[in-house]
Amino acid sequence: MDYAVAMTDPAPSARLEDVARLAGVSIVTASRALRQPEKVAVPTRERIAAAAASLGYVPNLVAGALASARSGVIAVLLPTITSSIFASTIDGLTQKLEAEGYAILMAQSGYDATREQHVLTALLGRRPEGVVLIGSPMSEPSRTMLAAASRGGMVVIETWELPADPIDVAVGFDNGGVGTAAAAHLLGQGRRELGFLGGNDSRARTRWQAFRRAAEQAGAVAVAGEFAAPATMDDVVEAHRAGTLPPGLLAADGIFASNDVHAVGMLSVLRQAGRRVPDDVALIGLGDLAIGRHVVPALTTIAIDGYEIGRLAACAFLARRRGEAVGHSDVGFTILRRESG
Amino acid sequence: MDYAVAMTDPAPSARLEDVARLAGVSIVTASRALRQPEKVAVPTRERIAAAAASLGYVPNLVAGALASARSGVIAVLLPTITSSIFASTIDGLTQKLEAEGYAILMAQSGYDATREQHVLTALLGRRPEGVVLIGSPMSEPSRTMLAAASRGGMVVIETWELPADPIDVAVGFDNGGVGTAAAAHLLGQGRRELGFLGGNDSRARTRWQAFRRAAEQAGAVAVAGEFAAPATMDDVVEAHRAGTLPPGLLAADGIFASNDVHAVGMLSVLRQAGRRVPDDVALIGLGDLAIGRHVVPALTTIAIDGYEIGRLAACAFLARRRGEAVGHSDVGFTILRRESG
DNA sequence: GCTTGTTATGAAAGCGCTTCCATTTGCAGT
DNA sequence: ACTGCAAATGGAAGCGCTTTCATAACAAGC
Repeated sequence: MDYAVAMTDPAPSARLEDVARLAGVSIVTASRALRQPEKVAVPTRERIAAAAASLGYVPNLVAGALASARSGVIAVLLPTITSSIFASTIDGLTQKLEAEGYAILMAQSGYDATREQHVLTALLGRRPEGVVLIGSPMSEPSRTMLAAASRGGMVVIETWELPADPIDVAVGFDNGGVGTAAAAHLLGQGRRELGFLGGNDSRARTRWQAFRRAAEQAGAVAVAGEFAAPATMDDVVEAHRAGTLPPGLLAADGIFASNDVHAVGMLSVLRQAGRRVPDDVALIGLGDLAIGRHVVPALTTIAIDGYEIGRLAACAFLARRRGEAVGHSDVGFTILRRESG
Repeated sequence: MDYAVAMTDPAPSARLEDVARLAGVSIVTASRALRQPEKVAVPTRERIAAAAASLGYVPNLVAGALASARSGVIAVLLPTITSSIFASTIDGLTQKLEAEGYAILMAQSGYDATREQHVLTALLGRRPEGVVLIGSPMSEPSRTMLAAASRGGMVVIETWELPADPIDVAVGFDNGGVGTAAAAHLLGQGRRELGFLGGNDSRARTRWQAFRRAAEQAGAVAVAGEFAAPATMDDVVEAHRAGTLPPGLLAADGIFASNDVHAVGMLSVLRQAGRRVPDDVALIGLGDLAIGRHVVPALTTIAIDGYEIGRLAACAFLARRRGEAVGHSDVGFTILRRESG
């Protein structure tokens, strides 16, 4: 009977009050001993520590967050977790913030504006101290919510992009510059029929526009193959099989895939189509993913330091918390010439 | 002056009380209107909705969590986010749980037992309703904490593994079976000198032991190349360059890399070493990552449905919440024979 | 010896919600 | 007309902490 009760009715975990009682002190003192030990006399402190340990006390951070109005949480909103291109950014972010005692709340928008809005509401309800976005909000309502939250003291960080009118702080690079550089690289090899392959998110669009402009100014042709993001390697192959890739793309002699994942998929397509890389067509990717170094031919790519973006975002957040003013950071990019073009 | 104050002193966001006052109802009614609208008269409900909208009210879920003792949070503890092999599991988990209003708290252990413990304490302090682990806890203290939390009503889910003594529920597959199957596959092709490449986590060790046993029973030789996890594609190449790969591995005629990422790295190494795949040596990976389909030769692999693991974990969690008993789930595995062996 | 300061501790008041238990109202049933 | 019951609403308590302010004890300074 008692046993059955124990199974159904979970034992409540120890509270600060239990620790305090066991140590023979008040709740406040127990709280202090755990958060600012230097303010508590050594013997008292040790008694409290012993009591906490013996009870297996785990502080209820939810209650703490409510009382102190500091949640200790950072929200990360990313298009999709499956796209490994953002993983290093999250990694850079966590390394720094975890050490400071922050927890990461993660959500995916799935490149969908409506879903982004839902997910964002859920995140903001948790009262994070900061929100890190990959890119900018996709819809006006989202932007409005974020702006309001920012006014309310939350730190809003847009990454992988340097918007003309950022909500708060931004850490990224010049996506237009990337498009121009890719075109210049290809044109510099004498390629004249340029193709572009990318998602339909705003960053990819910015790259495409700059890419096309650069091509046209040089009197070269430029065609775009756009995807409903997220597009995997297989999606590119699938699109080819289904005949939905723009024909100009397969005829191009220079292709910029604005994500290494797309580039590797395109490599497979070109191989199937019997086009030699880089002899018949040059291929350049974006992101410098590990995979690009292991395919044959090794992928020329525009390297973006995703880890650094995350690290800088964390620094910016921390600086803001300390009340410092924070501007934008541009992590830049580098063309890594390898075998594919 | 006022301006300066406005900049420093953030405007507090609207509370339920503000909404209630504006709508001319009590706090309780406002709360109900938002959470169980059917219990509130239509006109009242609409007035409250209008008030909430006009104030840009975002419910404080932290306060809600404290009051209701339901945090609406699921914690995910994974070795590293950079290893894309787990991304699909998180994806499967989120798709289901996000729809139910749960948020995902994410943390990395970095394959380090001490760090795991720290991170776990931070997670449990947030009083998640469930914890999803990739694998099992790495240390006894971690296991103890989880067991206590489980007794306290939290749902603990171990994944990618089917431990003999699970803490609570487990969703995974038979890692030993995978090792045996890989060996059988290689032996079936007449390969006699088998090599194994994997991390030093418990799952990889289980695979290695079964792999070796199967090899030895068939009278074949088996050597292991172990890595301090996490190992990237580049780490494998680097190990080769540094000469720290066991020599037997390069001489093997059949290699099982217990992660596609390692397998692709090994493919590069074998290419550099002038060994032809699959003629001189067969190579088989694990995980069926997209990349395996795009390298040349295409990678034979043991496919694990990571997404399904995540989905089943979410289902198990939900079932537990409803008070149902939940056993273990085995998602199994399939050998996908492609070109590499 | 009295103020002044410093150190160590505690009491009380919330944080913004939800839960539990009234209370009020309207209307069917007899 | 009176009870009984459901539907709609509100009052009060409290979730487990932190914060602010008060108190106690004791050393130092004139």
